[in-house]
Amino acid sequence: MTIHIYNTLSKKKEIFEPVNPGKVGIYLCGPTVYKEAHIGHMVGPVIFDSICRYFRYNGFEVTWVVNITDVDDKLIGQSRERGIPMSQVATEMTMDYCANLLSMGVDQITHMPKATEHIDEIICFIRDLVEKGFAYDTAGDVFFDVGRNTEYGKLSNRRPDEQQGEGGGAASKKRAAGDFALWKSAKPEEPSWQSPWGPGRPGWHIECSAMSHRILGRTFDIHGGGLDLVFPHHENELAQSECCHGEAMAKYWMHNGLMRAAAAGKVGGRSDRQAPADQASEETSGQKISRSKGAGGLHELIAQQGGERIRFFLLRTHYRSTIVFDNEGLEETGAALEKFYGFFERYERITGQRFYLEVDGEETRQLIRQRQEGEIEVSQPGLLSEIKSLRDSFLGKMDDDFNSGGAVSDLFQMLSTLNKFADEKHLDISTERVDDDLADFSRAVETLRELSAILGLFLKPPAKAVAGDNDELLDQAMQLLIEMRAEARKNKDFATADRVRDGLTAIGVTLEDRSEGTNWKAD
RNA sequence: GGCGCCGUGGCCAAGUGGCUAAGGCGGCGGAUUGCAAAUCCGCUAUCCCCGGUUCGAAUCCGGGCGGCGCCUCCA
Repeated sequence: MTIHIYNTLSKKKEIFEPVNPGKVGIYLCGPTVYKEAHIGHMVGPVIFDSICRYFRYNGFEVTWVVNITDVDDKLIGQSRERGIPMSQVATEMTMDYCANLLSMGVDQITHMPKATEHIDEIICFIRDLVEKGFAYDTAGDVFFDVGRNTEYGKLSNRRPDEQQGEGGGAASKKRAAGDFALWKSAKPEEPSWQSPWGPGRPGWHIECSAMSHRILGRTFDIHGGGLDLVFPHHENELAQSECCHGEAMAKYWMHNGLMRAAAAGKVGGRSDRQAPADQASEETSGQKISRSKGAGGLHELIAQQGGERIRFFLLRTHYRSTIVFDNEGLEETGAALEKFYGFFERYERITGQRFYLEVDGEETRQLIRQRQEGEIEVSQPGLLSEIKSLRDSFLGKMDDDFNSGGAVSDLFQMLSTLNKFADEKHLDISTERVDDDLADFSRAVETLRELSAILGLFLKPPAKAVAGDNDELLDQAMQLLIEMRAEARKNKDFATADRVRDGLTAIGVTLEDRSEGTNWKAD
């Protein structure tokens, strides 16, 4: 059981060896909280949430940091536009972001530091860099001197002198076009903090260097983020931290693929300012999703589709590849998920046990079982040996750079195996089933639960779209209908029986006649 | 222009040197059912093209075609 990780720095898969035995420190670049999040912002958190669960499952003590950038130009812009303080914009959007994370089942994060709460550390960090000669100040602005860093460009594989110039006003103060701001002097009426270089605010990259250092130390295990952050953000962080400390910032750099929209408008808002609808959809099809292009509506999307569906959708593709987002794909995922939900209901009917653990947050963390505890002892071929080999396959795929997409297929195979077993052994019929089979079945389901929990799936019952799941009155009415229909069927009055069922189908209620009675569900 | 990624069945998607190329969605056929639903079984792939390396390539190398990302804010 060795975990391999694809490292952007070396461009290879490497064997994971923690900096400190038994511990893992992860820093994931979080959002700039100036606007509501869009679906693309969820890719990293969801995959890292599963990675985090997987490390914990393997016995590691994990510290997972996701930072909140709550000061920058865009926040200042929003604050002006809306006529409220920047801190209020940040607070609102941070709460929004966290709510989205929770509804996607992302609850493994241990720290969410804010840039504005670490100004002192940031200033110290910059002062250090200036003293060591890696940074210079020009009338209130402090820049990192890329030319002094011989290794600059090693993460994104580019040389500073080959870059196209940045241009722009601030560039004139820089010694070289590739130099970037560590500290920006305050313009009138901008939020600012006192510093040795005068009032101002931190540049974009420095907060991550300062906060990761503060929480995770000089060299930590994994630094993650979207592929679009490799340059300049991570390259600059790396340069700052390694120049300041003289040692590696992170051992493994992981970058998730970006999400693209299948067509204009579908993601929620790529507005039709591009004129003819057909044209626009042709032209923007396959474009990267981003807030500057108007993507949004994550709340609506989650409300509509359910967080688990979106999470599952994201995990079915390898984290490093591009995911094309469209509603059809999501609907398909929904159909696939239904197979699981249907089986869990079957499990509950058969065993009388609740499938869902119904816990979240801290409790989930306590509940993550250890890899060794889940080992299955088998002496002969049969259900458990099949489940065991599927489990081995699942874990093998997760060990190989967190191949959740491949791992999910083992979950599906496990599902088929279990359904087949229940069919063959007549587990649905209480008078025909055998205790030994039931015991094996339960043991096997336990494994399915163990593995799906690694992916953060099936911890809670799916949210029903139709209110009334808990509506006693509705349930009683349904029972009455079902009883009357049962009587009709008994009397071979199928016309009446079908009238009831078809009528219910028409209003979105499905009846399922089973060996031990009929049950219903609303879609 | 510089750096990089991708192209697997109708659609989505694992696999990156060697058993009959996972899995999902959809479709078709069958078992089951009074008929359905659910479930199970079966069927549905010249792995973009050309050339090379190799006993053997979807997988490695070269060339082409097509799609995309970064180089400016971006998860």
